[in-house]
Amino acid sequence: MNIGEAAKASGVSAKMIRYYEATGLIPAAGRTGSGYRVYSATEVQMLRFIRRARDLGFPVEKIVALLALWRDRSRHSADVKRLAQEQIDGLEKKIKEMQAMMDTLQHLADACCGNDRPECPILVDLGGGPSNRSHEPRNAT
Amino acid sequence: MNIGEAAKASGVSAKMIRYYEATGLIPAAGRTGSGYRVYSATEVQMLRFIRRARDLGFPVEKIVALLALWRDRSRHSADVKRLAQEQIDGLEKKIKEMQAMMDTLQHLADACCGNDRPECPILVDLGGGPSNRSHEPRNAT
DNA sequence: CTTGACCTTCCCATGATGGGAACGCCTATC
DNA sequence: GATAGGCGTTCCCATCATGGGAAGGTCAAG
Repeated sequence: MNIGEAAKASGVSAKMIRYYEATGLIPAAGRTGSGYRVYSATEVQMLRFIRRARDLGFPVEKIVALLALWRDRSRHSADVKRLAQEQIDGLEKKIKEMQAMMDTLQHLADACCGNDRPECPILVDLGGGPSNRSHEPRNAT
Repeated sequence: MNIGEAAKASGVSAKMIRYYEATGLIPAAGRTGSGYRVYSATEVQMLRFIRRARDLGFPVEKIVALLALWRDRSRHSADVKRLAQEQIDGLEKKIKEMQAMMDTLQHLADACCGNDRPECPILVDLGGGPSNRSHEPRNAT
């Protein structure tokens, strides 16, 4: 199977397959006499594994560990679960950060008339005072 | 004011201040005879504006527009609000994506014993079939 | 044999940020 | 005035995963 076919079959672009090989995430594929990479069903399955893990937000670095566990028949599922939990925790943290941004922005946008007048609480906040963003009570000086 | 002082006063690192200047986000700062950049309170305020906008997740590209509106006394607040709303929408989209990832992962992690046995539904899912991830009902074959 | 689709490698760009090297400047202390 | 160390300057490199594109080789169908 050529790299293009492997790409279609796995959902990983040919470009990325080469990249994964170059960075050592996957072993170097076999080659035909003329230098074309050749892929077996096993390798396509590995690529699909990677694809799915990426879709769940795992960074490539973590996928190294996941692949190792995948191949290890004497793995402990606890190790897999731990990796998953770390990923969950990371996602949760980022979600919370973005949610906080969104809440602040929504708050500001709600206060903005959004008409043809220049007054705008959004800009006032951005350009404004020390750091008294949003709703937090600040100690009077 | 030196770049270091401006950095402290604005919350933007000296490195980033130079970067913003190089990319044209901010105008080139004045220089002393010996080549040191010099910053006024106005410029520090602009840096703080940028800092805050970044904290709300605005990409630098959007901040260009925000700064332009900030400076434009005949702006329409509707334009500002629109930018904010776009940012809100973008954040919401990313949050939803990450939430979906997290839900899937949580679902899988919940199904994983997390002990010293190798069986692991997380790995089964990643390595598994066509694409029957998560809870969706799939048509029996 | 030609053509077009595919493969190869290599370089560049993204976006925002940090690290570090090599070198110049400024100020306080002796 | 000399010196130290704390700043400043520029330039290059790295991140992280991905895509774009160029230049050139290969393969299969007509």
